[in-house]
Amino acid sequence: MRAGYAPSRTRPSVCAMCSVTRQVHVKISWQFSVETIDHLALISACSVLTRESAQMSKISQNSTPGVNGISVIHTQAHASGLQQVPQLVPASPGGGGKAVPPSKQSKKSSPMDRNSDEYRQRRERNNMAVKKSRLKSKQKAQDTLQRVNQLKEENERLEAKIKLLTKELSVLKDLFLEHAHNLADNVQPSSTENTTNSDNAEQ
Amino acid sequence: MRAGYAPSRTRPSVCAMCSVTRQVHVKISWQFSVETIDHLALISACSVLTRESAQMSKISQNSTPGVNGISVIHTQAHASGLQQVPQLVPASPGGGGKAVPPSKQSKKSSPMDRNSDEYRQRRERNNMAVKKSRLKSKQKAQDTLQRVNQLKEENERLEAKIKLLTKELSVLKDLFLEHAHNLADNVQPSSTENTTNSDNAEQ
DNA sequence: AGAAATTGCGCAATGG
DNA sequence: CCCATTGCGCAATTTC
Repeated sequence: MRAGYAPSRTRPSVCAMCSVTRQVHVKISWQFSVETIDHLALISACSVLTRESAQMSKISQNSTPGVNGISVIHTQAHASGLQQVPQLVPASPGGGGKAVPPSKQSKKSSPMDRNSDEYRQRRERNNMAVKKSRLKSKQKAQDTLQRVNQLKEENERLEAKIKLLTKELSVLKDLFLEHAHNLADNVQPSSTENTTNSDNAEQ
Repeated sequence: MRAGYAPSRTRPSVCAMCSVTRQVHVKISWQFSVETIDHLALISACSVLTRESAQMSKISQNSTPGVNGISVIHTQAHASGLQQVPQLVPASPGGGGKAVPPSKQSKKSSPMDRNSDEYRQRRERNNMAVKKSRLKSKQKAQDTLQRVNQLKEENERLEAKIKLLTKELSVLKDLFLEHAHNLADNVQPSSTENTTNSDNAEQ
């Protein structure tokens, strides 16, 4: 009870392969490439393939790049080593002419003294956020780079496999050809260790 | 005159395929996978494959990630729209206590007045450089992302191809099996439209 | 409304 | 010395 393999019409007399090769040998220029195989009578022996092969022909659909979740590491060391910068407080701590154009400086009431506790806190928090964000960004870039290498390796693997499979198919093709030749020579399978020269069968 | 295909020892009597299947049919559990094929007598018919197959087994070598040259587009629009920033010149244009530690301020002579023409020029140039550099960086990142998608598509293509090839090999395997069965049944190729039941041959 | 996240930008230190 | 790169802080915007 072999599973798949189209059990339809099992001629008890001749095996599928023999019949196929018999048909094919007529035109020796047997192209056994991926694209031709499903056009050969050979395939008719396995109806399943036909459909799958057709399906295979249109898989060029790619969406959802697949963003990978990145867990940013919080370097939450409270120790904020901030002491190098000259504290460049622009100017006018209180007076606030502030070159900024005619923007309404009424944010709550005052131009938000750059000394105000609240301001400093906001700044600090933003600084942290910025640092965090940048770290994350960097991480992401790195991951992407890694992904590239990963995919490149995968690609090479697949290509090697394809090469191998192709080679195997080629070998089988040759076997089939030879079989076809032989069947052509001994039209009737006589068991005698014959003498029919197989050399001139080339043509 | 077929080119390749190991011309060594062409037994004129039986074709390679038949002899192979004859050998193989003994153990019906014929694994025709990529890895087993080259261990089968089948392969002995084509000595070439053996070597190539072996080679194939060790292609896990990856170097030179292939950095792709990126031509940064110089957005050299001279128009530098710099006018929003409040020009926040830190403080003390000339005095300059400057919180910076005891760094010797003797760079040429003066603490490099932030007004000095030369200073401003340097700053401007640096700003340009920074902008350029960042643009470049962004470009690179984008390219990398693109490369990922590219590779992903390539991968899918290759996988589809592998699937197809595998399917084809599977079909051929079945054909071979059937052939083997038939050869087993009619031990002597009698052309009679036999009655030998091929069903109990399953085991 | 508001806090965090992102982004553009300039400064300074540093690498080449 | 110049340009390129990088870390950092500020402020405007965006996102949630």
